[in-house]
Formats: sequence, structure tokens, C-alpha cells
Amino acid sequence: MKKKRLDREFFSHPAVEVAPLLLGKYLVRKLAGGEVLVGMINEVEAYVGEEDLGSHAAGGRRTKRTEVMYGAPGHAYVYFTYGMHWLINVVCSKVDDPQAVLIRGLDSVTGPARLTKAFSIDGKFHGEDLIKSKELWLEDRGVKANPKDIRTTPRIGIPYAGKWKDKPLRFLLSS
DNA sequence: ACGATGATGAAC
DNA sequence: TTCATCATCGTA
Repeated sequence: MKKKRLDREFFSHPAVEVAPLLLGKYLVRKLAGGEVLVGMINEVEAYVGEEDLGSHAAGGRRTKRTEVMYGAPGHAYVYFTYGMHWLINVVCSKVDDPQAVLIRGLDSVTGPARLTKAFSIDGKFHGEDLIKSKELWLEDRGVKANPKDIRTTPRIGIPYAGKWKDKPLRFLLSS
């Protein structure tokens, strides 16, 4: 089946709907030297808006950093944490509704910080339009994720998120 | 299993 | 200016 780049419409839905759809899709990174890195997404987490206490935009925290999440869907929300790691999310839903899906793992790389390192993704991609970018985007390569192979668990690393910490917003594809 | 790591944003 | 962090690695 032919490759099809994911468009704006794909991301113009609530993160909880987009997240499972990203399983089986491909993250594509074209390096400056022309080399192309590709990996199939097999782990994601949904961050569902201002009421989500696990989100950086919890309580309507609209700051320089979170501003990207308040913008149009299909853009990259990249941030730095723990003094050494970059993590990448894709903005979902619509303008002024700060939802995003965190890409946590690929078939070739396990771990949200390891994949950004492997793909040379850092702060310069914060706000990048993944629909139009020539360096970083997402593709459908014809893989159909069987719903029976999708597991959900609580999200990782948000013990402070109150009732939100146990919600099944982490999606894993077991191959 | 556990502590060190250590930049950045955001709160105080 | 002080604090907490959407992890990971090295050492047990």
C-alpha cells in the first residue's frame, strides 16, 4: 500500500480519539544530510485539555511553552524535561483547545526521550508544522492496527495528577 | 531498587 | 530565587 502523509484533518479531533489511531503510523525524520529515519509508532499517551491535571496546560496554564498546544492541530509540541530529555507531542483537536498526543515509543526505539535522541528531535522542532515540514512528519504506510492488539494503561510519570493519573490514556500496540 | 543527573518553565 | 519536572542511566 502506498505511503500517505497524515493531514491536518487527522489531528483535528480529541486527543483520546487520535492517540489510538496513531498506533501503526510512522514517524519520519529527514536529516540535513538527506538520510531518512523511519519508525512505527507503538506507544502513545493522550493529554486531553485544560481540565487534565497531567497536562502542562492544566487549569488553563497558557504560557510561552504551552502556547503551541493552544494553536492549530498538526504542530509539534516539543519540550525539555529533567534537565536532559526532549519529548515530542503532536497537537490535536482545534485552536484554543490544548490537547496533544505524546509519542512514547516506536518499534525501533523504546522510550519518549530515547526516540527524540535517536531521531535528532530537539527544541528547534517546537511549533513545527508536521503537515508541511520537510524534516519531520507522520505517515500511514498501510499498517492496520487490530483493535484487539491495542492495550490501554494509566499514563506514566504523573503521580500528582489526582483523579487523572489513573485514567486509561496510554495506548500500546502489541505486535 | 535507587539515586544522580541538571535545564527550563513557572510559581513564589 | 526557588521549586518541580509527561526519564534515563549507572550502580546495586
